[in-house]
Amino acid sequence: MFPYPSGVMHMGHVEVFSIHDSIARNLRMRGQQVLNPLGFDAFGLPAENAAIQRGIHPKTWTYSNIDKLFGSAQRLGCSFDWERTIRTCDPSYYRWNQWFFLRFYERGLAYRRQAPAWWCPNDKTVLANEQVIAGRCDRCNAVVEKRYLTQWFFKITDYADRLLDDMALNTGWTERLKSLQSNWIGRSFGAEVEFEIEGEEKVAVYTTRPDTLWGATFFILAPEHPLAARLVEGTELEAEFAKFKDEVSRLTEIDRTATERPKKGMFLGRYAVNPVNGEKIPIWTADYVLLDYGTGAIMAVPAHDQRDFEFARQYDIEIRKVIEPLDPAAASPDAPYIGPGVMVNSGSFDGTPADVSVGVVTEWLEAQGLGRAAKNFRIRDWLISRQRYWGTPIPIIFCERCGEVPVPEEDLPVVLPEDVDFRPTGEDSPLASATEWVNVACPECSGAARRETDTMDTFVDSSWYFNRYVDPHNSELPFDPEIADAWMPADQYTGGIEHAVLHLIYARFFQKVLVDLGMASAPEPFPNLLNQGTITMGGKRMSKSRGNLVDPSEAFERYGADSLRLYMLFSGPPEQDFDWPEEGVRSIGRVAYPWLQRVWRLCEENRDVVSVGELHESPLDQALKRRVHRTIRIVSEDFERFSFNTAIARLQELVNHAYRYRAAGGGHPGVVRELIEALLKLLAPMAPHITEELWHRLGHSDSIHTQAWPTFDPALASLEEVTMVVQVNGKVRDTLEVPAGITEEEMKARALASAKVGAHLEGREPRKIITKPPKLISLVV
RNA sequence: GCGAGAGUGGCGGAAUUGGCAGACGCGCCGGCCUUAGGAGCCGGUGUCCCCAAAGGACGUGGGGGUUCGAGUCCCCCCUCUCGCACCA
Repeated sequence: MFPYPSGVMHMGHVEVFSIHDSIARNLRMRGQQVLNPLGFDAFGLPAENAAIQRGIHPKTWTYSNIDKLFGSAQRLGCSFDWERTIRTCDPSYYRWNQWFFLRFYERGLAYRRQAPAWWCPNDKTVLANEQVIAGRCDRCNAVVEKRYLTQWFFKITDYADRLLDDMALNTGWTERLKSLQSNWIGRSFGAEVEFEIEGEEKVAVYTTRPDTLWGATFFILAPEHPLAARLVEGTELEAEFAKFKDEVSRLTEIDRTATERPKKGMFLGRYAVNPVNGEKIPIWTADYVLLDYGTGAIMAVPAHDQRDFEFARQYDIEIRKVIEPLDPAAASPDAPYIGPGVMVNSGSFDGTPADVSVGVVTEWLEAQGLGRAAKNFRIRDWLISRQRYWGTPIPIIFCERCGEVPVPEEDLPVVLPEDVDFRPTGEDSPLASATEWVNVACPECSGAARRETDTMDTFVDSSWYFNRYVDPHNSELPFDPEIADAWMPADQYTGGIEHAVLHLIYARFFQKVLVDLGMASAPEPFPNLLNQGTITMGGKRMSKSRGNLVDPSEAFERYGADSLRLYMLFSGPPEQDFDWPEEGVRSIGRVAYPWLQRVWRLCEENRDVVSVGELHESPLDQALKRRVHRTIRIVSEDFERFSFNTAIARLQELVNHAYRYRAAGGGHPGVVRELIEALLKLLAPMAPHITEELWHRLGHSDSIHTQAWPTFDPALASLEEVTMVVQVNGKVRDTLEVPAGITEEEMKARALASAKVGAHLEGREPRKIITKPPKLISLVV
């Protein structure tokens, strides 16, 4: 587990820790070696914001929160490997972020360039694409702005294919999660086609529909495309274009991507040549063409593209049909035809059928030297620069003579200076004000130089921490690859769906780079991932900003950690959201706490029952014994699929039966003892404290948590008698208790002997009899 | 528009392969115990027909289908949640 230390523990932590700890404890009892540490994702913005509000240093705030969270985790009874704890804000950890940065830099995977970037005016820093949701800051919800800045990027796009294709290795991922990542990576296949522009270099366009090339009636450049400005330079259109470009740049992301907004554009006064037919087509610019997708230029085929169609209608540009729909009814004068079809009006390609047209045209383009097969991705390189203080310094030095110089490895870590005015300015990074720290000698020429003052996105910290867990105190390397190979990939990972296109995509990317660096062999870090649900309140996410975080302290005080854990686990499947009830903590006192008391009484009232040799087991005793074995079997299966709510239900049933057994006069010492010990062991992973206490009260001196998981006798775990259902024409007409080993003949005989069945047969002979021994027989008349 | 997930009693949820729908729990009803009960123990509790019982009919968002048998498989539709979305 790797929480952000935001303060005291809240219910979200309680849920995920309870799930995770129950899994870990169960696996240990099953004899597995379990590596299950707790570390802290300790860099990040909230520390600065809180520190600004309270006038204390982010470091003080962070370490104090880590202490609190550590304490709560212990109070909850989590069995973490406490000595493997890591904190990303420790120089001993973040030096390896810097070390990785240098490795990335050497391979061209870390680079600096000027590019439009999302700027959050509230947090006063740039953000990666993944951290902008529908035009708003993922963290604070402020509307983001676009700024042209020189920033550091990690080249995640180089890994886009592998990120997509290797998803097949993640067999323990939900469809939902895989779909989120696939959408985000957004691979499409098509072709790049070169268009000649008079007096200029050729410009390539990207299209997924090369079969519609003959229908291209105009050409569009993104307003920000450098060529667009050059084409109108010195013409009467120059002023109009400047105004248009300015208007487009003022649009927020939310406005620009609003599909219902009418498209705007203008003719740039020049022409391009369609390479497939030599036709001169006008060059336009339009706000719906984006600079950073494809080549920033498109061929517009209004007859077969929704956006081009709308634009052509608006500006009265020719719409030429080149695809004949397979279904004539699909053609409409008021809409473009987007689907596949037979090529028409396309010269010698006329008649090319839909299923091969794209391939045929692409091959022809390549043969003619006009274009080539191409693919495109939606995902962009990961912008990792942040203009904030509380993060890992980027290990780069700028020298007037040598330019951009990486900090030599032996000078790592570049320690974050503490005596800095860390308030964000909205201009330079706070670190720029740390004059002594900033001004350094160039590692190459020893001349005057300045350090990079931006810090790294904290998602860098969390992209490889699980590898550090295997070797947390290594001072030579981030981790020993051999040790990592012994443990990785993680057998079981737990995390929320909100990380689908954040942490989970960055960490996968990092892992693949580690493979390429020869430091890891597992291409995927967490092939099995449990997406635990969100704790909501009135259907709304719990969050600090909403002020609806529930502090578990009251639950600890009133009902204890075990009640709280059990309550969470019993509320439903782990992957499902859980709405915290209005009555709050009180419901723990109705659901979980009384049942634990019932367990306590059952154990205590039977504590002195000691087996005194072989006593005769009555049918009553045997029935209970069989139930114990069956419960062990089912609860074990429930644990394997993390179905804690049903595991608890089965234990509740067992306890109910034990009470009934006592009420019916049962009290066989051996049977009772077996029942209680099995019950405690099965419950131990979920309720570690009470089971330990009761275990000791039974007279054991060792810990219940070091006991082997109980095993069952298959013969005892199976039922002796089962309920046989008799159906007539598919409806249940009678149920009979029969021996589990009943033969089909016997089933038929018993079914036909039933008076109830006889009444429904009304004297008719069954036409057909289906038997599914021993549970079901179906008579058809 | 594209993609994914979901829809079961008053509530949380169960039903692993097509085989008694509603396990377990909450709530509610009744009983026992108690000076008392926001404690504990025992029992009942899908809806409807029926005085009741026996019995029966209906019932997993809606409509069709396959099957002896469908919450589960197939087709169509509705609703909700999430993601992507002028991505060429």
